[in-house]
Amino acid sequence: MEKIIDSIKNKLRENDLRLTSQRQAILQILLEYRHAHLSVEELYNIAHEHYPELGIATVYRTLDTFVELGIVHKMEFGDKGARYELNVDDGQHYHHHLFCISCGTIIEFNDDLLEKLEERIINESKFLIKDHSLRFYGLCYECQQKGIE
Amino acid sequence: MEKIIDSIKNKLRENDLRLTSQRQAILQILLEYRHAHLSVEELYNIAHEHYPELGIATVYRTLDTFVELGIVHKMEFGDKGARYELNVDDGQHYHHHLFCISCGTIIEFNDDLLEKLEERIINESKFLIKDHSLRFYGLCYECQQKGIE
DNA sequence: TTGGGTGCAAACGGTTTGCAAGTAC
DNA sequence: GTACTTGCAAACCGTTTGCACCCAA
Repeated sequence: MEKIIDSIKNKLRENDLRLTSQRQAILQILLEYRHAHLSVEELYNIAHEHYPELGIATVYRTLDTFVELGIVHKMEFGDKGARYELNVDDGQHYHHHLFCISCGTIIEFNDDLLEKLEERIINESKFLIKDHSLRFYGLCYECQQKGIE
Repeated sequence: MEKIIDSIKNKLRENDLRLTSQRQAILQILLEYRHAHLSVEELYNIAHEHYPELGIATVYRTLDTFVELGIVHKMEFGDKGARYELNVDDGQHYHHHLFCISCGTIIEFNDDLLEKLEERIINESKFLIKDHSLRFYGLCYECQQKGIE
């Protein structure tokens, strides 16, 4: 745990960025809600309880900074707000997501299958892959039980 | 070709929707630019040349309607506008996309690998999959040649 | 001390909506 | 004629930005 915070402090220092109380607070929340895939507004509301002066612009700017540093992963949604999560495992074997279209639950799952596919793409299209995103949309078990279709 | 238009007319009729000149014009453009992955604004600008009175709200509403009918596929982007394309093959073997992060080119590729993965997800998580989205982000061959990293 | 960081409020840009007028059926 | 559609402009909402003040190093 302490390792994560230290490594982040180092990354900030290396980039001439300052460890402000706002950045610490946001980091704290990202650690605490590690599997919650927080939206900006959710994070802002949580932070607000202990840090009422914090502005939402700062949340946006801080998250952008963290994404740039590779500390945080941003998940884009169509027009609805983006969601963020800590980038725990150094970019290796990044997990993917199942999005429940009824209740909004996000379930994580791991997969190695994509590597074969990446090789094929590189060979067939000469496309240089830097990142990928795989999502499945559907209904989580709970919503199915409720009879939602 | 005519088949597509007829099947769409039928779908409209079945749903008590009217075949207005605006819907026809938009359909025409979607057919003509079938592999262009048009944004709303691009489509609106093209339509405007021959149909200056057309409002952008109508473009949005028409595309929504077409998506609902399964005629059109919507690709969401983070905050940047969505893109649309005709849903030619009846939902079978839908192709995926390579997004060039430098020039914005979108390259299509087909894949069947995902079916195995879907099976695994259904077994392991009881999640009912309705749709999926697989994207690779990187550099197309032309941008690599320009020395962009 | 000083340049990066913050809070505020206004601006932005894609998308949606209310409403009166238009038109396919 | 009736209900679905449309055009317009205003509203929306997540996000960004300009600017004066603040504070970490």
